[in-house]
Parts: sequence; C-alpha cells; structure tokens
Amino acid sequence: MSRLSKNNENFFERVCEVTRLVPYGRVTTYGAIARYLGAFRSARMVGWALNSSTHLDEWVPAHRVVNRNGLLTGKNHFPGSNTMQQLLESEGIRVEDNAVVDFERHFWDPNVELGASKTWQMTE
DNA sequence: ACCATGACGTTTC
DNA sequence: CGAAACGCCATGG
Repeated sequence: MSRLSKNNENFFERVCEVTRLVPYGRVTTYGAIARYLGAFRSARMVGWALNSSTHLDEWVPAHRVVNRNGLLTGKNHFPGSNTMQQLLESEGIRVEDNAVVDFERHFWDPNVELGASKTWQMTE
C-alpha cells in the first residue's frame, strides 16, 4: 500500500468489497470485477489489488476469483501448493487441472447479480 | 525518467 | 483451433 493515490485506494477497496460479496460456492473473474468498477481495461489491476488484499487482516475470498478461462491462475500465490483449489473444492466447486469445472454454472457476475447492468452499452 | 514485470483480456497470425 | 503479440495500468528496480 504505500503511496496509493485516492483513486487507487478507492479501486482497491471496491475490489475487496466486491470479492467479499461473492457468495459461497460461486466464482467470478477479474474482468467482471474490473468492468463492474468501470475499469474493464484494468483487469490486471484487480489481480494486483487482490494480491495486496492477501496481506490484509480482513479475510477476502480471493480464491473465488479466477481468470476468464476459469483457470486458477492465482493459485501459485496462495500459501501452500494448492490452497486455492482446496478452498474451492471445500465450497462444492469442482476443480480439474487448475480449472473450475462448469465454470459458467458457478460464475457470479457482479454486473448482473448486483443489478448494476446500467452501464451495458459502454462498448459503443 | 526508463525499462521490466504482472492473480488479465482481446485481437491477430 | 492454438499460439503469439499487443494493450492496460500500476509497481518495482
């Protein structure tokens, strides 16, 4: 956290908040969170924020956040060897080869679930 | 101030 | 359909 601009702090906090809102047994993607925060182009920053959140005292279900392919790309950053996978499996999510099985079924999009889809036509 | 890196995503070959 | 390159934005050296 050192020298984080106000804007960054806001972004960081929102990322943690949204991640905490992910229901039990569900997963979301970095892109979905980024889009929900209005920074679709900064999907990488979501991972950056979550990475920083790991050292926070507040528990953040970062294991429920995967990349667009449903791959547990961040599992390498969790303590232990496959903590992320174990956490997901303990929630009823089946993981195979570092990828979430039936990813679409477990996918939880904040833009849809939170009903903030008013910013849909932002593409054009 | 510049270059290299990263828990991503999309486009191009 | 699979791999590579590019783009984004912030951090670290």
